[in-house]
Formats: sequence, structure tokens, C-alpha cells
Amino acid sequence: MPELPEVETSRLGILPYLKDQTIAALVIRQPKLRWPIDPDIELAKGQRIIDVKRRAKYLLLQLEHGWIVIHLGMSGSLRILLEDTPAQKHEHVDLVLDNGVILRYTDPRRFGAWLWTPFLEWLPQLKKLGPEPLTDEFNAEYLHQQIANKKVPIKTLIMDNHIVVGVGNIYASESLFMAKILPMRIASTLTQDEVTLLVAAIKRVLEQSIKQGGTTLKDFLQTDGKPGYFVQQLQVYGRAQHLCFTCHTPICSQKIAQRNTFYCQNCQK
DNA sequence: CGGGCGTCCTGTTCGC
DNA sequence: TGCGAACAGGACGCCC
Repeated sequence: MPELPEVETSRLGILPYLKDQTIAALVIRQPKLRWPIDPDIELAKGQRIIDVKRRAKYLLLQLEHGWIVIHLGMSGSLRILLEDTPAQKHEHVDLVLDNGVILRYTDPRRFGAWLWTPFLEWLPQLKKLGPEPLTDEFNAEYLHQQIANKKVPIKTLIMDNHIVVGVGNIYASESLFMAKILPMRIASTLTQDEVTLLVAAIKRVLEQSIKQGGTTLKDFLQTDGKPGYFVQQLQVYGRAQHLCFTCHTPICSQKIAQRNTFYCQNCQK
């Protein structure tokens, strides 16, 4: 579910409630997430939350001595509630603060994760990640270098964490539409100009979505319970057989690497 | 090693 | 209407 804009929306939503607060308890109703929750996470108790950061689609709760790292998987979301709010189905974890506020994690499919690590560098999940898309480190020169000799479709390549992080299935289709590049094009065949357009499109689509509070298809809610509004801006994702807003020909869909992909046969080359 | 694909899980939607 | 199949925002890890 959540791609970078949804994770960033969640970060911005929880930051003011968590920063400088002290963790009173962790309530784990279901420890079996993507990986079983490490019992050492109890070490977080009594610690102050210094900051809430993000790397790729991971949320990083920086404590005085250690880190809680949260991934929302496909169907996860976080909400800020008061301590005595009854837990419903699929509400697997509460982070309880000593002021009575809780951070509640919901994840029906349980593809998400709550990780504990004393040092961020120790987490294998963070070790092989590519650059953040919204930094200067992700630029046309870098991507051009990365696509050399790559025989996968460009859409598969930009969804690869080792190349660039945070671009999931929705924003891959949207970025390629904005850059006017067909998603099934073999990566190494892109021209330098196309790579430049694609890098700019990825940045722009992600930035615009963050401004709108992310994209709500079904489950995703901002931490205040409101949906994300970027769904209203989607140009191709989920619009198969509807007419392209630009040229009014029907949007196509096709599976690429087992993932449904949307594009305009006329606007994209 | 690059690239393809199965896998973890539940809920919803689709087609017969 | 009922039922099973297909599919859904991620990404690891195994296979060749």
C-alpha cells in the first residue's frame, strides 16, 4: 500500500505527537508480522523519542538508546489515539506514551514490520537501499549510469529499491506517464533526454502526492483518520479503459513483472 | 551476477 | 445469490 508519499504523510502526522515524549509501554497483540517482533523492543520502555525520521518506506523512531523501525507493508497504517480506545481487529501494536497518547498500528495483511535495533547500521533491511528520490543524489546522471545494460522494463527498474527507493506500483505508472515513456520499454534503450524527464517526473509526482496527503485507494488513512487526496490527481493508475485526460484515448493496462501497469498508448512512447 | 517468480497474509471484488 | 478464483499499495529470498 503505502509508497513514499504515504509513509512521509504518516511521519508528518505522528511527529508532533511523538517528539520529546517518553514511551510508557508497548502493547503487542499480534507479534507475527512480516518478521516476528523482537522481544528486545521492550528496551524502548522508559526512553524518550528524540525524532521521527524516514528512510525509503521505513519510519525510524529515534530513541535515546536505539531505534524502533516501522514498515507499513501493503495494508498498514498508523493513527494517534487516546490510551483507552478499544482495539479492533487487525490493530496489532500500540506504542503507549506516558501522557496517555498512543500510536496505534493497523495492518490486516501483516506484510508490515516493527523492528528494534540498538544501532541503525545494524539493520540488514536498510543496508542495500538506493538513494532517496527527493535528494540530489538521485539525478539524471546517476539513473543513466544505472540503466546501462539493464534488460528489464523501465517500470520494473524504477521500482527496484537498489536503484531508487520509495517508488511503488502507483507512482511508477504515474511517473512514466508524466515523462511520456512507455513502462515496458527496456531500461537500457532510454535516451539521456528521457532519463532526465523521468527523474524530474518521479520527483514531481512524489512531491505533489506528499502535498495532497498521499493516495488513498482503500485502506490508507492519514494519522488523523482522513484519506489521502492524491487519488484525485492520478492520471493513469486504476483508469484502464477510461479516457486519457490529455488525448482522450482509452488508458491501457498490462501486467509487467506480475504487477498491474497503466499507461496511455498514445501519449507515451 | 541478473532476472524471474513464489511467498508471507487477509479482505474485497470479479466472474461463472 | 453463492462460491471460488483472482487480485491488492511491498519486498525478501530462492531458483536458474
